[in-house]
Amino acid sequence: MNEKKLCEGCEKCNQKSPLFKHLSEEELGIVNRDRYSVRFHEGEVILKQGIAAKSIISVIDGFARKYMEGFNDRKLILDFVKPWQLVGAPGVHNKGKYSYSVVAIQETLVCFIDANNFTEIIGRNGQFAKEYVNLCSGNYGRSLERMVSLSQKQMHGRIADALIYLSGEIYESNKIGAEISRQDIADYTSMSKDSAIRILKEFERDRIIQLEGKTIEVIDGDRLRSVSVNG
Amino acid sequence: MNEKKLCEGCEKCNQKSPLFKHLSEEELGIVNRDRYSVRFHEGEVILKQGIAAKSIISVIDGFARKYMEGFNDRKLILDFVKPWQLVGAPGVHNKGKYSYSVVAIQETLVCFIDANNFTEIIGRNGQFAKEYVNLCSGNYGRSLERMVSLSQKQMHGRIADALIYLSGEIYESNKIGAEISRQDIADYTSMSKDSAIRILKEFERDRIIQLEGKTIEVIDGDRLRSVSVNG
DNA sequence: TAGAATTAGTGATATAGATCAGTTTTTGTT
DNA sequence: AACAAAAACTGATCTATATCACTAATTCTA
Repeated sequence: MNEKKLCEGCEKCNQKSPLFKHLSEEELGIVNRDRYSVRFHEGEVILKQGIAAKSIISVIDGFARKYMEGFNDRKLILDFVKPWQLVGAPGVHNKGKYSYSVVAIQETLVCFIDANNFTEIIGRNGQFAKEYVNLCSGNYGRSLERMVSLSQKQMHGRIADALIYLSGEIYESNKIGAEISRQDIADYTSMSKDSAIRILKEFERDRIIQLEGKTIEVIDGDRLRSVSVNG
Repeated sequence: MNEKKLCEGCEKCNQKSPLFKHLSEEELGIVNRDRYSVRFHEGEVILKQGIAAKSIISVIDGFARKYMEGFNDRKLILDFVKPWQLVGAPGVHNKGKYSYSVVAIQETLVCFIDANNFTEIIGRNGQFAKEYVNLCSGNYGRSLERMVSLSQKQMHGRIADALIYLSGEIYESNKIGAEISRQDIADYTSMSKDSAIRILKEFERDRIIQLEGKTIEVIDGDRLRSVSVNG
């Protein structure tokens, strides 16, 4: 039995969520209508690629992996997902099916927001619409940059990009946690696990990073940025 | 001297453009304020990656190539651009700089719409906002699919994808025109020109396509789709 | 706490695809 | 029509990266 409270109520969350905090009471009422939260355990599928996209999902607490299921059982990790990130687009506004899967890496609490209620707010609140367009554009822009990285850089550059992303955006620290496996890094950089491990070990020999078990510490960020742009 | 009329006036265009045709008179007035059109010759840069993104550009007539400038002078072609497509996002809503370049393949007439006026409409007309979010989501969704294709498929599959895209979406015909060079196909599929040519010749030997000078005719679409998914 | 099952790590080999060094064909220019 | 310049094409290397076949170290679980 799960004794933990699912969430502290929408009021708390809506204050913290950067996108929702400027909505009126009435508009929040619309967003919160039919809204429900679910706690997922490690390894559980929060959202499955190809399923009808009926909800925008707001991550309240925990950590998850967002990836596309590609060819020959290969995955391409798009993002690691932290609290207050919204997932569900572009499928919700587009094909009607989710474009990717999201799986919990740790115990993760998420909130399901009805897609129709969400788009109603886009139509009602112009400021919200503009901010949401900015958010979607940020996602699109980042995907374009990754497209170039994945298709034009070779392994050293791609691993450098992954480490810069993980330490800069996800952990906001030099230390990348043990939750991130070598396979995750391989799936994020679109290479074999063996190759990913090899490059990481090479970076360690070159004193760019320090490996301690599964954790990775970036000790020379400048070198890493240099490898990212110059191969 | 260019004797051709630049355009037939915004009224005509706004009727034809799928996104603008539902705007009110007043809203069209806002979109059309500060709007101007320019005719570009073959090879001319319509929009340059990295430049401050002050306009959304609507293509009225002609044909262009939209690409990212990557590493070691390599290009990654994102799209070929036909009339009524809007370019400028995500830079306009995001970094404030264009994320890609657009270059005319043929004589191309485009219309520059002020970015502030455009976003004003997003804030004013909820229906327009929703449609624009759908449009942006479509772009994002397609970029995710290309990310998987480019990073997981090998050359045969990627060339098949390019031919399916060109004949299906761009030419809407079995015949792909001579405007598309072998280098374009290489830049779209992220491989060397030599490799692209080799695969095309192989497809010709296998009677999947017919090469006549620079034009490419798809003669076995089923085989092409099969190569796209099964390598 | 022993044994099973993952995950990390490593050298040897295989291969998809790039690069190079041409020839041929097409396109553009005086 | 003749020349120059740019594409298209092709075979022979070369190389980045995958795959394979392991061992070593963790982490699960009974």
